[in-house]
Amino acid sequence: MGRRKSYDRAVLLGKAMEVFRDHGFAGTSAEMLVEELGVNRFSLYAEFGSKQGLFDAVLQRYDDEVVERNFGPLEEPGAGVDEIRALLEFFGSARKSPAWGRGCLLCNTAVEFGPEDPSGAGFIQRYFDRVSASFLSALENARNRGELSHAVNPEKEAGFFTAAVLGMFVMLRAKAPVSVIQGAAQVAIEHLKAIRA
Amino acid sequence: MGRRKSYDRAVLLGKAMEVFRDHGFAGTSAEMLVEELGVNRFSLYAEFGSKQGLFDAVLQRYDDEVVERNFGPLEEPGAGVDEIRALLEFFGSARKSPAWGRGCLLCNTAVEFGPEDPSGAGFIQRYFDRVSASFLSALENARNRGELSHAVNPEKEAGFFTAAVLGMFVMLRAKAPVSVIQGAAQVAIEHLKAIRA
DNA sequence: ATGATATCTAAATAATCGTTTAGAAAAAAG
DNA sequence: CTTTTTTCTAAACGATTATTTAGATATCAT
Repeated sequence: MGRRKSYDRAVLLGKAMEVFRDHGFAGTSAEMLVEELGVNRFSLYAEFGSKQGLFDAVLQRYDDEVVERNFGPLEEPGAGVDEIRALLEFFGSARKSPAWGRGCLLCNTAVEFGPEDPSGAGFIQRYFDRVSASFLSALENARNRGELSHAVNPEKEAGFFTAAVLGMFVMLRAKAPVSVIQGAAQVAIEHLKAIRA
Repeated sequence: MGRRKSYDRAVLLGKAMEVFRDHGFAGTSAEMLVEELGVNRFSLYAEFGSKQGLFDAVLQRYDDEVVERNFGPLEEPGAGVDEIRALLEFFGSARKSPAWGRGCLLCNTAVEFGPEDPSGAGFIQRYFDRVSASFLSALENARNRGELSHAVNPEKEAGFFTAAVLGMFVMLRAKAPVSVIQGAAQVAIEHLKAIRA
């Protein structure tokens, strides 16, 4: 069987997630990864193939873990207005949010690479699709339960909440004034009340 | 007096603005700048001192030119709801927007560097301040003219529109589905109608 | 035309980039 | 224990990074 690994893949991915989230893909060097993950270069490349390979694995894990935790509740069959409000309150907590100074890894990556998709895995497109679809799902549930005004268009509202959350990610990332972030969240929640039946 | 410069500083800044906007600071190399600006390394460093110096000059120009063009109208004494709607419609045009595939340089930079301010010039903080303040100015004008419902809080609304616009910048940058971008803009405009007196 | 001054070209700088290689160390299988 | 397999350490790889230097070239003032 040979020598045992002195590292745990899952632990490595977790640490790499933090580093990439803080410094971006281009801003993270192999040197930094070796330092922060506490693993040798050889093992890093044996395990993930390349910096890009590690990054792809990190994006996948971020989607499975963080995006799932944040937007998964909206995708539940029973989700509705309450779940959307909880999400907005969560990110609206500004300094108390885990995204304070970090933002969202997938949002950051979308901005860093723009229209180019370096990995070809389509993480970014799926990210926008998932976020807007999760809002749409919760809104359509609410509408079917008669909780939403007939005048509202769920598709457009989903796009709207997607933009609101992405904008909050940007402000959280750069530590914009807390009052601005909180104002954004509060008005978005008020809008949520305003479209009720 | 010596030999004349074969380049125009303003032209160089304009081209550098495009390159940095497309590829970010870390993603732009001196090689790319020499290539795209059509100027030699020596002159580039003689004129701007360093890559960071050029970037700072570019950010300043972007603020003076692009941010001024987009948000300047909101800062006018006569500005109000109409100017906000025009701005939202402009960025909501998605594929037809000049930000399609590019986003906003200052928004991109805010995400790339996060809470760190490499230049120390505070461009990012001033950016958030200016954008939210421009919305606030237009909203307060409208309120003073009695165009806004008494229930609305201009400060919070300003934070909200700031987030909405930043979110649209992110989606424009990464070429998110057009329907999502347009939905965001349309609902934001509907919200604008909803808070009228 | 001459001398001074400034910008040009083009090569080279040291440092860092992502990645690989050679050999030592460790642990399983026989 | 010996062999085999795997990971480890540590050095090195070529390429690219941002920046600088030396010398040729051009334009001014005289």
